[in-house]
Amino acid sequence: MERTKKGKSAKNRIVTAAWQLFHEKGYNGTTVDDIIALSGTSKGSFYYYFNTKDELLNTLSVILDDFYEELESRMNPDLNSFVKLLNVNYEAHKMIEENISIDLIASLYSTQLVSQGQRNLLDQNRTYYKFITRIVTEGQMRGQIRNDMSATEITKYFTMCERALVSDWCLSRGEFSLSEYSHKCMPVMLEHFKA
Amino acid sequence: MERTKKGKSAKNRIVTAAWQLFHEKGYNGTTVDDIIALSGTSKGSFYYYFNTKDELLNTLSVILDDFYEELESRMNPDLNSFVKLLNVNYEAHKMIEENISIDLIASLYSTQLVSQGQRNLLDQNRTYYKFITRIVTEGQMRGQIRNDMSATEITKYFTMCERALVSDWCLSRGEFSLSEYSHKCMPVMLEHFKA
Amino acid sequence: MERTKKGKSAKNRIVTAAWQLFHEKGYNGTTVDDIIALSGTSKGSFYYYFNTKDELLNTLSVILDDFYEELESRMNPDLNSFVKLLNVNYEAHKMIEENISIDLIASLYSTQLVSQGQRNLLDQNRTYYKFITRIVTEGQMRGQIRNDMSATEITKYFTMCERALVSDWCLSRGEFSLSEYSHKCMPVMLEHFKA
Amino acid sequence: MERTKKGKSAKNRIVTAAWQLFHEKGYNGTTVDDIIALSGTSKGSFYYYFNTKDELLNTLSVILDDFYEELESRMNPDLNSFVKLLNVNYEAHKMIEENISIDLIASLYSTQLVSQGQRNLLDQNRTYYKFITRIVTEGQMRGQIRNDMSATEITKYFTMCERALVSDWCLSRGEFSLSEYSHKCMPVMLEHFKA
DNA sequence: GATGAATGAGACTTCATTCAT
DNA sequence: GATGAATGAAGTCTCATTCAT
Repeated sequence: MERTKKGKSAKNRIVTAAWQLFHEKGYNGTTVDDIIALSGTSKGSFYYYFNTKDELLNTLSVILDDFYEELESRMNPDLNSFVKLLNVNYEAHKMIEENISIDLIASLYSTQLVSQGQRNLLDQNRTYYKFITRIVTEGQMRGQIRNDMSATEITKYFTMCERALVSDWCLSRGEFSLSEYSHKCMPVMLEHFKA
Repeated sequence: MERTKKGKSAKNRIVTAAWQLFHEKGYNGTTVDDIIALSGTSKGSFYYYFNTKDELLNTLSVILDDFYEELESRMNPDLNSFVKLLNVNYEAHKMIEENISIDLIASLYSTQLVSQGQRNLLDQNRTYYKFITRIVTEGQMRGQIRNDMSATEITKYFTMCERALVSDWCLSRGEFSLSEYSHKCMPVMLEHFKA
Repeated sequence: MERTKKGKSAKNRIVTAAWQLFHEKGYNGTTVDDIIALSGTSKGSFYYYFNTKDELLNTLSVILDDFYEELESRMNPDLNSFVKLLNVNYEAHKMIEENISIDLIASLYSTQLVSQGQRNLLDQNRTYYKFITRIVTEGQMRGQIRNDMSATEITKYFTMCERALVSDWCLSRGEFSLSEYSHKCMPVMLEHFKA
Repeated sequence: MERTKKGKSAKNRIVTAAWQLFHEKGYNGTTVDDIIALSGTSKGSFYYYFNTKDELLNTLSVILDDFYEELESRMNPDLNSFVKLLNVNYEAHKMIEENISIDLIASLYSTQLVSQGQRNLLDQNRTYYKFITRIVTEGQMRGQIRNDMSATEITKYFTMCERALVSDWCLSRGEFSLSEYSHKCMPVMLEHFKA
């Protein structure tokens, strides 16, 4: 019992400290030493819980997935599925814009592009992918989304579009509003799939 | 002018050596020491011409722009402008797929996302951007591309789509063919702009 | 204590390698890369143990202090204290002349003059200073050394004289014998303190 | 004619700028680039007039020699020669302490210890050496300074003592007053030579 | 599970100095 | 005499990561 509690608190302390520092100093600006100093743990513990520093960044997808879970629960199920997709995109990008530092997202994308490990951004098992696939399937059954491509394919396309928008937002260093630009572009990008 | 010969040869030797090594060992696998050893120059010279190793990667856009210049010259000017855009995309992505290592493109994107310096990927003065804008403008005048958005906006959108495809190709580590996937997706992504 | 073996061996390997190289190629002729290559360690380790290359040079005082310790043990305690001082000087300068390269001593003095760090040459806690002070105090008690200045002051003066001789020996690039010249000058310089 | 004038002004501008910067930022803190920037000359010119940066530092001895020349002219010739020596020492060290940054003197000594070039500090042709030798010779003839050592030897000894004091002052980073300490020590160091 | 000393790798800096024009 | 682009040589820094205890 005490092992679990202690273990949890150690890992938790690391994650909490890390995210606090990431927000303050950015991902690359935060060193593992900073993290263990603030969390009151040690190098050894850090690498006991995480194989690499990058892995910490991956916990970002957990945060995002929590958001999607919450979003699904408060969404009107009867809404047109195509509109749902646009809504989901808008809400998510608004959240990212408002709550997550652009530097962190940029670091996440940058890291995933060159890392050897798993690439969460494309992990099909994420709540995110399942959520989008559900909407697409539903839309196809309801006749609100085109049927001539598989739900999986459409989901892949949709998520690529979202990554494109986020990626360009990062590249431009936030010179434009992510949610506004998504609001304008997504309908264009998805036009083809409207039934 | 009189110093061009020498100056060029020093900087050129570095760039040439760098790209040779990048192809052999990848970007991260190539050290600055490797580059100066192969080019027969020195750290001093390297950092005299480039502020960081990343800056070398930016010379990739020069290579690409050379390609676009050549592509434009061999393109049939009478082709439908919308089709031209699709062609340009296909040819470029085929070239990237065939001639440039995926690791290099991934490194370029990764670096540009977090670097402090200029971000060539978005530099509107590149031959690439001018070339695309020219086609779009021409298409609008010919009535082959929609008129309700400015040529600049459409170009921005087009290039974002291309980046999206390349980026996802990198993220998936080349599990699919970039040119094939682009061939399939671009018409969908651009559908809205066909007049 | 349990880590002593390993820790010592790493730092020790560096120090040993460094001094071997210093003797072979001189201080300035020895690069940090040479040192880590010979010691089989790394830049990281080097700068983990020493803040700068200069700091290594400071370990010379350890060597000297070892000598003084040994010298004290083999000295006849009943000898007149004033003579003792002259003896210590002569023996030390003979040892320096015979065993330590003039280039190393010159580098040590040169470095200490402009370095920001601690200046071992003047560190009052060195065995050397304590040893000299002991002789002076003893001499004062025995009535062999004048009493009208504190032992500390006399020690300071004595050591300055020694530094002067070594320094001039270095400046003249060993054109004269350090021990011979000291043998001639020290009695003159210390004359005032003979009781 | 214009060549001479221009040449002189170029070299002069370099020297003036250098010393201004040496006082502001210290010798090591001043780069050749700084000097040519302030003097409005060029790298090429700098190395046309000076073989190395160190050579600039040597111009310090010119400044000192000017001082000694001036000092000799305002000294009472009838003064006891032994006292003269003490006076010269005191006046010189007071001047150094008041007008020349300790960092510069330290750099001069440091550089001379390891430089390959000429070592002005020991250059017997300097006004300084000649001046001191003159006083010693005069004192020996007058019976005020001992005769059992050559004037050259005594001069060498005297100058070593002065260097010792300056050197220790630099090593201690000016923790004591150079002129005060010299005032106290020189009589002791020279005691032997008083006739 | 926890620790932190030690390591490895390589980027980057700094400047004095050289040399072709 | 003058210029400054180019060079060479090392020193230094930064960190993520490993491993023996």
